[in-house]
Amino acid sequence: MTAARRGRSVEGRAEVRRELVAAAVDLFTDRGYDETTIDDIATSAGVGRRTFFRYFRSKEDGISPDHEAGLARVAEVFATAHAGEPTMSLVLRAGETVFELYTDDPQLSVRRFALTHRVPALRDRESAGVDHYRRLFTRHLRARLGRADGDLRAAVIGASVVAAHNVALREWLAAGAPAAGVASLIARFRGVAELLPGDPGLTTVADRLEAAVGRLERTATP
Amino acid sequence: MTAARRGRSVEGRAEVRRELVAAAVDLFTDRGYDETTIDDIATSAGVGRRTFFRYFRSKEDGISPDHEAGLARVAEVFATAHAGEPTMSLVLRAGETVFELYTDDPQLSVRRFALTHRVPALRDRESAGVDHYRRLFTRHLRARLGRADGDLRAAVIGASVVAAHNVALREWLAAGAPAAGVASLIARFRGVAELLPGDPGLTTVADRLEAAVGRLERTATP
DNA sequence: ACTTTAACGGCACTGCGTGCCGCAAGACAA
DNA sequence: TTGTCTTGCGGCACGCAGTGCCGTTAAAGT
Repeated sequence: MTAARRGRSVEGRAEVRRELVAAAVDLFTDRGYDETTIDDIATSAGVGRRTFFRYFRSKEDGISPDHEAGLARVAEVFATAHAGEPTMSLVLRAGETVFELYTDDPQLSVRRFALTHRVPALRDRESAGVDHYRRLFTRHLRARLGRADGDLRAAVIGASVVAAHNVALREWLAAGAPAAGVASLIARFRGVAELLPGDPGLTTVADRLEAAVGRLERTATP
Repeated sequence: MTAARRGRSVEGRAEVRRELVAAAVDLFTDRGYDETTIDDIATSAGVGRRTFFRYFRSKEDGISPDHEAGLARVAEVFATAHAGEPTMSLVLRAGETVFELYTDDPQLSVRRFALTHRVPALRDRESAGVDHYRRLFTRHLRARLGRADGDLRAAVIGASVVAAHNVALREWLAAGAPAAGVASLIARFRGVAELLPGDPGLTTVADRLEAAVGRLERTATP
């Protein structure tokens, strides 16, 4: 039995990680978050309690373990962008990259979503995690917005992009995370661009309104 | 000595609360957050450890104890608004109300700000708290935005308002929280209106645009 | 002066998170 | 095969956060 549990080089660490996440989601869903101890999760996954903390920093991390990976993806998009790309296009590309973390395993994402929005501790954890994205976006936006009011503009655009990302993701997950809905998920997210002063050349409110009317007229008359 | 510590009806509960907050801020600043136990805080404030948890829900709450009060203020503004007020004006009024929680004791706010942005645990806690405001704003905005894309618009405007609020507050605190700077603090916050659709000065233009959109949508959808 | 109420301190308990150590298993060399 | 080295795991013990419970005490009410 010890030998069976020790055969990690065959299964690999990633497999143990998945088992722990699955056990955590199952137990949190069935018994409730507060009623589930880390001992329960570890035992259910067939490992020791100490091993859980070798894979996750805390109890909440067992639910959203891909957080750093998402941040790294966004940072990668910003780092590898060529200088000529419009800011809004770059920001949208960075945001869309994060969707893959959820579309990789839609069913698991749906279960995590349900848990995250039911358990206050997980909800607050999620808020803090989302804010890490917001800060990352805002920081890169700030570096690209050299003009006056750059701080305010970067903060507003960064917060808006992250908020739109969550709205789109939430709608998709609430609909059961259908594979056919990924396109509309991304389209919904991109809708944020029309609500923001991110388009270069559109500086005044009057210009934005005029452009909005123009867009609507074009989409209305195909 | 016991009698001295028990004289609570004279000092009042609010006084004990302030002593606990002051002790927590002092100790967190001097020794560090992780190096300070609740026993330390309670002893420094002259009360028992158990009493700390009668005033605050958790260790982090000793730093930002006015959170529920701020949420209640915002909700109150939304609840007592008359129907004719433009949405953006209402949202700005609600946001400005929260500033009072910081302008009441500027020096304490500066110290809390420094701690909040140095200690990761407090930073995440702050993010979760800010998100409570964001959700509250978004919910009320959603109720006032009946048209299409209401979810996305409410999310973007709500997130933007909260983000601008934080930018303004942060600048003011970083400048040492001068009493003379409160006016510019509010003015900075109001700057968000010019970056968003819904500027109260352009209500009639927006209304006309909405009407145009409605006509276009009716003519476009068979 | 007596009873009631409310707040406090102390105690004990659960559970998270961490440091430490011994151990078992695979990798590598002789 | 045999010995050594490295890696990952389990177990143990510890500190501390947070909670339930209870005895006590001071203040309010009668």
